[in-house]
Amino acid sequence: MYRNALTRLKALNFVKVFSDNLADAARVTAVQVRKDFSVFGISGNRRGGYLVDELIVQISAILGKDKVQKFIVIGIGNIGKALLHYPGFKKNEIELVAGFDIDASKHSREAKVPILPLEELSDFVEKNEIKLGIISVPDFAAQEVLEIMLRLGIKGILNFAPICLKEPPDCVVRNLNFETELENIIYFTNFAAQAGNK
Amino acid sequence: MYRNALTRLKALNFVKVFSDNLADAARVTAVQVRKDFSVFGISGNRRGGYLVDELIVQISAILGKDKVQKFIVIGIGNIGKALLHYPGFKKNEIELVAGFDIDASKHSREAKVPILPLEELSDFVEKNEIKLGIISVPDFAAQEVLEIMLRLGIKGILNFAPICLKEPPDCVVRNLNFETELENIIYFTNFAAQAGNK
DNA sequence: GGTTTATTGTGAAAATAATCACATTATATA
DNA sequence: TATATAATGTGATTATTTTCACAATAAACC
Repeated sequence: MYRNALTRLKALNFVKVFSDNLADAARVTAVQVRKDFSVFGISGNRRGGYLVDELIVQISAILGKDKVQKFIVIGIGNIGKALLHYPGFKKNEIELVAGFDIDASKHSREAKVPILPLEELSDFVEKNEIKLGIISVPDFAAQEVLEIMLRLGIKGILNFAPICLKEPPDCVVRNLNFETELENIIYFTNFAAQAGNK
Repeated sequence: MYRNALTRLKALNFVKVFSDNLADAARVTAVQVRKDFSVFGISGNRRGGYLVDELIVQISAILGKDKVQKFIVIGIGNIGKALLHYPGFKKNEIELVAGFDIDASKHSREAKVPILPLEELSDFVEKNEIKLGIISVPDFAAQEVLEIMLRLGIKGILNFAPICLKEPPDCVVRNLNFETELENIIYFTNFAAQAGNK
């Protein structure tokens, strides 16, 4: 989030930035920003804040921006499709290199990002040394897809299927569930807000 | 997440469930489950665990499932479109009732979920008493859209624009950023995992 | 060049969250 | 009916996270 804010500030020709600015941009406190930076050994200048360019470089390194990070997408439904067309990834060194689906009507080998049959997953992952993937299949298929991906040596997965996948050893799995997100909004809007909490 | 797991278990004809089961399903500990429940005054039976049906009712109440929760979607790009077609909401008492976009080519008044020009937002929100919304516009438009929504009395917002919106008083805003999610995976896969942490 | 000022960086303190340990109790069993 | 067992529920403890308080210091100003 800091990096995101920083690129935005850079576009506005900012040269220096203070923890206070980043705090605003990332909805945290200024001390939080500095503590976070100190964890990664990032330091600024006592009175001059931080140099935007330098900060971007340092945070980029932490986030693996030194090379393009290739993801595959399993399941080309609504979400899978939207992700493949999402414009924000390319400029951030994230590339969705292929989609996979069991439904033949969705295959298109010639598309800019090809959509391939699931049978080719294994070969593709091996040839292209894919380590990262996105699961966007229906809930009932998610666990099986996860296991296939693990067998192929995938090391990091973002799961959009509305089921909480268990994190296996040797692989990072992060679950993202739209319903849960909306329910969170609903809860805090209808109830917690009334009670005066945040 | 508990509710999600519970409906799944109910479909499998489970009548009782133990904190241990829910812990597995939600990737937390059994004590965590019980502590969470105790916050909301949900109690089970000291040897028989919890009754699935009862639990679903109780958690549903917390999540506002007693009535359909109506959302509008501002910005019908990749994500907006995907959300409108997302099948999981209806059965969970969440309804996306309309989309809005400035681009006339996207309007379609007759669609199952109509997509309307932004000029009609104000009327629509008032007539239909909308309190919840989703922002899925490009980053540069997000802040303005937020302010429009606030003026119309929207009380809860899920923001997909890749910019961290500041939470105003009287309105819950939750930011969801796909890039950040993927960067999280990248970080924990490439670096933290190596270092042996989790 | 000296003084003021604004900012960083960080130990210490406070707040929050997770885990432990175990008393309690409903069910199953003999 | 008595006993053993397997679960919940929670106070106490531990761990983690956030905030506070302030020393250190670089820049700005006189």
